[in-house]
Amino acid sequence: MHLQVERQERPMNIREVARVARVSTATVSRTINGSDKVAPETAERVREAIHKLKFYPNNNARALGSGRSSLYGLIISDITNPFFPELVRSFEEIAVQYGQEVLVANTNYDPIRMETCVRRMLQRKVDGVAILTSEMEAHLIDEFSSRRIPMVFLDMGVPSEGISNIVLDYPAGVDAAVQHLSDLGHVDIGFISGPMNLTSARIRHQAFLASLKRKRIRLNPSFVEEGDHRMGGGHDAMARLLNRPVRPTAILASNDMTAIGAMGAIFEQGLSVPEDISVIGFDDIDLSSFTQPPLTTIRVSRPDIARTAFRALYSSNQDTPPQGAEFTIHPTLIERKSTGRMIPIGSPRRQQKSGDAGIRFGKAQITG
Amino acid sequence: MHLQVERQERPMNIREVARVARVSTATVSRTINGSDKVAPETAERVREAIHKLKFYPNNNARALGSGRSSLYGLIISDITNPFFPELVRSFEEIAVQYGQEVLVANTNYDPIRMETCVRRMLQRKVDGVAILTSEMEAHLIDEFSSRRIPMVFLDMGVPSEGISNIVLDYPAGVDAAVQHLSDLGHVDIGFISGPMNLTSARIRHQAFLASLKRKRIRLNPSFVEEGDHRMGGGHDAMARLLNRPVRPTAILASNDMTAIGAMGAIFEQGLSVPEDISVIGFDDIDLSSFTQPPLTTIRVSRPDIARTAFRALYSSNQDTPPQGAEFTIHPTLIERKSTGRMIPIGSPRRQQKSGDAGIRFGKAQITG
DNA sequence: CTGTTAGCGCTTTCAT
DNA sequence: ATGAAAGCGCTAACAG
Repeated sequence: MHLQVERQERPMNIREVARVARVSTATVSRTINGSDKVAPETAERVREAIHKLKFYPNNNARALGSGRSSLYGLIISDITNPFFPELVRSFEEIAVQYGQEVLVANTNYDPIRMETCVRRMLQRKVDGVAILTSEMEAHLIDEFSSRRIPMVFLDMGVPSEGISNIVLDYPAGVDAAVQHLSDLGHVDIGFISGPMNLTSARIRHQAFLASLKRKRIRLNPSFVEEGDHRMGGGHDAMARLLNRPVRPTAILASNDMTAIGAMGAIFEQGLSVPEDISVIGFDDIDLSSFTQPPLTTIRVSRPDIARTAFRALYSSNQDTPPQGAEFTIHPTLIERKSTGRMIPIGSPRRQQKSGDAGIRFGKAQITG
Repeated sequence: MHLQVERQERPMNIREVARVARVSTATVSRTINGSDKVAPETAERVREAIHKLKFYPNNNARALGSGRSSLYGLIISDITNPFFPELVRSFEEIAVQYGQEVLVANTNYDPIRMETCVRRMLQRKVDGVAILTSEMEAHLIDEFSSRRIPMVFLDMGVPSEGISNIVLDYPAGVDAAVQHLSDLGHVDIGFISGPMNLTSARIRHQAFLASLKRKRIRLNPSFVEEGDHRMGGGHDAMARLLNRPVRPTAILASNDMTAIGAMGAIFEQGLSVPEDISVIGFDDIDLSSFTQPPLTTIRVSRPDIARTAFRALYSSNQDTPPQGAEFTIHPTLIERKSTGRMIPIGSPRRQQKSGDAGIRFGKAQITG
């Protein structure tokens, strides 16, 4: 029974294509892989057969047979932070250009999940992995290096064989921001860090301290608070800062999400940005140009990072031997509307363009 | 030379594990797959060997041998729209719980890229695919159905064998929003749609029109503008609306990004939300509770969608035969601060909690 | 409960 | 330029 169905069930594979094109499977394989050792005429016949049969090569078999998976891993820590989707998109775009694929994994800042992610990468036999999480236990790194899988990190460790590193020039970026604030007359500059257990957060924090020192601006330690690189953390950290008897007149945040959360807290207290407090973010996510006011921030180009990361991995696989290298990305200050001239307390607070700060938001009915 | 290195180069595979554990490869395989037909003692020996050798099964070989890839595809249209990352995360979370993996593909609203994505899915032999893009050409659907790959769509087409559909109960969601505005006294209600070439956008638009009709609220056609489901589009659409001689007093947007963009445009004109115009979004992305003012919106639960989608696919693979089904997700109105009582033109505009609308933002120095 | 073995679909020598 | 055939690492009958 079901004779016809059984006929259709004929397995669709390279052999079937070979049969239809009346060549061997080797020739089909060569054609698919664009080998130049196939007669144009033959190749054409093969392509026709492929098209006619709607044949797609089985990537699993391909990977198994060749040892190369054409898959590149991308490990990120929080897909919910807009910084990363923009990065993922760029990475994917460039990978596709090179005929490679991307396996994205999200650790959610969780070391356990990180292990799972690494295993996934290993099991799928990725040809390289971009680890953009800034946190990774050494033994996991070994899993890759012992298998000769190229890696690229963001601001982590030293390049070595098969390990590349992308470093962000924080000093330059932060200096520009601090200089900008300084030019506007600010001296009471605060900082909302990321979670201090993250290396990346610590690096940004250090860069801030170093910059103040370079500019000879005194740091009031009580102007530094810890956030979590999310809006909630920025909000709460700012709220704590605002509860202090002495407040900073300008705030640099460890990333834009933090800055946006901080602005929310400022508004809730009936204060306004930048009239009462100037705010600078870090990253320049798409969103930042749409906040109210648009956020002044230090742009870190995701396309640049993605491109650099992918190329580092891809070229590691072409080169012999796989050389690790170090690449530098230069952040740039994007001036928008969340920073303004420092206005001494007691002076008439309203600038020409400023609103009636203090009564705009419901929670705190503080007026001037 | 390098004799020791060469020794390490011994291929790492199931056979090696078998050798170390002194069993057959079949037993190793059974142990890995948790078959109950292995003596506990033997299994233990195998596990030890696996651990000692740091062995990870090759997923490509696994997929090839078994015919199941344990991979589920997730096709989305814009990873840059916060709605999707939150969805991706939920989908991934539940997939991991079931021991399955996720292959994410981003079409960027581009039909060409959609083809690429489909091919990737096919080539990787996904066990099922969730298509959450609301646009898909029939012939691409065929590619999956002809291969008996279960699909699940969001608001698209009819369920049939192997095809499930998740429908959002728009009428209920939109009705709640319109009722809310109506209760606040609004009758001049506008709408900013998504790109009208997208089915999902059209559905939302239709739901809006239908809801007004049900509530017997007259629609002013000039109160409807088209956006692009991104902030930029929402901003521009709102700007156009504001240029009209007669303006709506409340706006419903096709998604939150649009609503946020729209609020930006409102602020730029020196107007304020909700005092001058009330705004309601759609989706309830994380961001929406942090905007200024926090956005009233119609929540569409991403975890619900993700869970439903994954289960539909997964069960399709367990069940015999693969049944398609229809699932309904109920949106709910989340009231925040971007909606307020309608205030007739000419009446004193300031509510107790309202700020001095009109001078807060620089571009337009309009004062009351 | 365990081992043997024949594939899965493709790549890649090695011949021709 | 093309074909034959030996794997790649694993699974899944089938035997025992």
